[in-house]
Amino acid sequence: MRNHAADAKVFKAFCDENRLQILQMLRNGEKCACVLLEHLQISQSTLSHHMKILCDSGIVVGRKEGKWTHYSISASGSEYAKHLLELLTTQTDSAQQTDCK
Amino acid sequence: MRNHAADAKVFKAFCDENRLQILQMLRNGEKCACVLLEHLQISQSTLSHHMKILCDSGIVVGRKEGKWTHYSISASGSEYAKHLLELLTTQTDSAQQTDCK
DNA sequence: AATACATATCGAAAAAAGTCAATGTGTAAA
DNA sequence: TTTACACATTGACTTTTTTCGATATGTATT
Repeated sequence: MRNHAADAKVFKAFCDENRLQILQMLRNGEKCACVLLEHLQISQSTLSHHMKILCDSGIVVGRKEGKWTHYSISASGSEYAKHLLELLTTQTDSAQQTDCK
Repeated sequence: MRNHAADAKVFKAFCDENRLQILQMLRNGEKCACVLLEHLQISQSTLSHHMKILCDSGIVVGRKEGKWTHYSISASGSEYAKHLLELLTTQTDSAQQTDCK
């Protein structure tokens, strides 16, 4: 039996336009928050909020280095999301139509 | 250049616990709304709202038959979501670290 | 030790999403 | 042509999410 709340959390990473824009940027390689911020029309605290959601979902990982935090797409997190998507949308072996009551 | 709003819409299907529970049920085969409703702790109007979001995302399709609407997971919609997920999480060929400002 | 910088956290406001009861619409049976 | 049923839509309310400015925290430089 799946934990729907935990599963939903993974996909929340992809449910916001700003987060998709962030992911788009990270596809080109690791970026620190200050660089991401330069390309977005949001405040620093809002960016920090989105990065937290992205990291909590497992799709992004942060690497602290001195004053900076470098973010990148997590290969394992992405694979897990794909696995989950497969799981959620694939018919079961015994799939059949259910009669109305 | 991707349409982030449209992409986000696809993944919203997977961002709510009730919708994940609905998908879980549909994995076992096509179900009409009344059957889904029997297994959920939500009102009929709320279910209708969720089915609209699921259908709008392309993950679910509805088939009207007399008084009933039979819902099922769309194979093509699911494939599209997988394709999108791949697109959003895969590094580009030229991926590289970007220096801080 | 003082300052500057990068990022996180807090608290409040605004926007979006989820929820329900009531009502509307379309279909079939009586 | 009533009546009953299945589902959609509306409007109001609640909850969650997004957003920002202000402030805190940690790190490096002067």
